Amino acid sequence: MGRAPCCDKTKVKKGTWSPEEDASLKNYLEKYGTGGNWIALPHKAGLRRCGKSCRLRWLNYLRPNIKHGGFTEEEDNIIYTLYGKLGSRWSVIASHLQGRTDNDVKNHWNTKLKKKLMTAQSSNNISSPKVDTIGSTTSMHMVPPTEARGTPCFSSLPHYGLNTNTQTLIHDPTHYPLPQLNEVCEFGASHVKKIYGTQSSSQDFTRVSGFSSLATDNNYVPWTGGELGFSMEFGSSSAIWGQGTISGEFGVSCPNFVNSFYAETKPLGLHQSVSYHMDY
DNA sequence: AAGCACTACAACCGCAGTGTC
DNA sequence: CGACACTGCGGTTGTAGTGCT
Repeated sequence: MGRAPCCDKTKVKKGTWSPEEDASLKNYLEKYGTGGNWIALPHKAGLRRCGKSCRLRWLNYLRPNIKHGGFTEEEDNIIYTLYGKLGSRWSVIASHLQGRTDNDVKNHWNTKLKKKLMTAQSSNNISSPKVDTIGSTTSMHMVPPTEARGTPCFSSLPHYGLNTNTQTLIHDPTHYPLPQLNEVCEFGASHVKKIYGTQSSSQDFTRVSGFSSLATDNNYVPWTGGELGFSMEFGSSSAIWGQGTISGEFGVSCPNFVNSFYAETKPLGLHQSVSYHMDY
């Protein structure tokens, strides 16, 4: 048995809200609040709308102190930074911006910031492979830092293959094994260390050997598996390369999204093999 | 002036998490 | 403890507005 629909779709109005509907909803909520039940609210407020629709309209538009459009450069920077750290957790990102909603931030990212970022990256004279996946439900994006782009290591990386169908650069752990540590050092990374074994929490990022130290604040690395690869620092940025099996997710802190690697996998299944995507 | 393309934003949909019975 | 109801979230789609030809 499937889930019962939240409302009768044939009886509710859809589409753009009229000023009258806005006024009805606003008046009702200012008088009575939600009553802890959005589903029953439209009927009480005399609206032919789905409760979810009412909730969205209130939260994204009618609620007091909501700002629309006109994102400042400072807000853009906060979004870049938090997106680098958190990914598309729009509600969390929005909570750092006064008067902004998750929908607003999401739209702003999709319509402006993402394009701005891509323009900035393409102006660094780099070809534009797209994200791809090789027999895996895991995805990983890597955005190389400015200081590493265009260096010989990226232009002649032997461990990557080009998918001629999709024109995407791919990393196949079987046919193109991870580079050796000394090769990775040639990537322009200031600090490189090899990571082994099982990572279980953000605090447990210590089973490593290699060079120097890498700040792991804000990194969350719950995974299991064998030898994983390397973590690297590029100036103020950091990156992780991995190989093996992963369950859970891992992300990389990006102090400055534009100038950093970004790596992420999503928890879509257990013991996924990892594929690598150069996304720049 | 009409038609088309593009952009920005609003709104919807489906799913996951959580609470309640 | 399972079923259901409700909320919140992120991805996607729809639509109005604007600019260009």
